[in-house]
Amino acid sequence: MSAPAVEEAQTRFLKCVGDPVRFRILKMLVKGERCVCDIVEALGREQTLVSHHLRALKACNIVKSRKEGRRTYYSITDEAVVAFVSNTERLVRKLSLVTES
Amino acid sequence: MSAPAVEEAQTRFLKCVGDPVRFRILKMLVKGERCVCDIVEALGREQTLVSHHLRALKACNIVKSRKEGRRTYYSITDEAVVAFVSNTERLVRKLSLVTES
DNA sequence: AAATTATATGAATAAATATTTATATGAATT
DNA sequence: AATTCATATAAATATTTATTCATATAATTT
Repeated sequence: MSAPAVEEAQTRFLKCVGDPVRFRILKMLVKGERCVCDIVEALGREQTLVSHHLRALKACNIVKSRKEGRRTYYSITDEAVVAFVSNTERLVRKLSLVTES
Repeated sequence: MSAPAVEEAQTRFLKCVGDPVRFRILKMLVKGERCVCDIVEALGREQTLVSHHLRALKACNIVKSRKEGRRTYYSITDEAVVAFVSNTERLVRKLSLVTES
C-alpha cells in the first residue's frame, strides 16, 4: 500500500461523494435503506440518472444493494460513512463555506 | 442556513479536495507552510497549473496565503482540515478502497 | 533602468464527467 | 403469455473541469 495508492483511493472517494446528486442520495441513505424508486421520487431526477450514480457510489464501496422482488434496496456500507457526512458538515461550517442565496 | 446551502457547501468542498493535484498540494501543506515554487518543484507540474489549483483551494477557505518578497507562502487555514485528510485515509482503508497496482 | 525571478490571470483547448436517449432484463400482474 | 413495473446498461450528447498557452505584474538583481 504505497502512498500514491492511498492518495488515489482518497481522491477517488472524495470525487465520488463530491457530486451533488450522489451526495443527496448519500444523505437519504444515511437515514436508512431506500429502494431506487424512493430515491428517484425524492430527488425528482430521471431513474436512469439515479441508477448511474448509485452504481458509482457502489463502485466506491460507499453503498451496497440487495434485491427484493423487482425492487433494489440500497444502503450505506459502513457507519463510518455516516460519520464522514456529519464531520464534513461541521468542517464546512467551520470554514465558513455555508452561504445563503 | 438552509439544508440545500449546507449541502452545496459540502459538495463544493469535497469536489475541491477530490482533485488529485489539489489533494497532493494539501498533503504537502499539512506538513507546513510552503511557497509556490516549492510546490511546483515537488509536484513537477507547471507553475501556472499549481497557481490555478491554489486559487481553487483558497476559494474554498482550505488554504490561505501570505506574501513575502516575491514569494507567496501557502498554508492550511484550519487544523480541522488536517484532521479531515487523515480521517479520509482511515475511511478509504476501512472501505477497502486502497488497491495496489 | 534593464533583466530576471516568482507568481497570477484570462482565454483557448483538452479531457473528464454528468446527463439523456434508447433499449434491455427480470420479476410481478393481468 | 402478454403487459406492466422497477431497475440497469451502453452509447450519444452536453456540461464541467483541468490543463496549457500567452501574457501581465510586482519584487528583486545586475
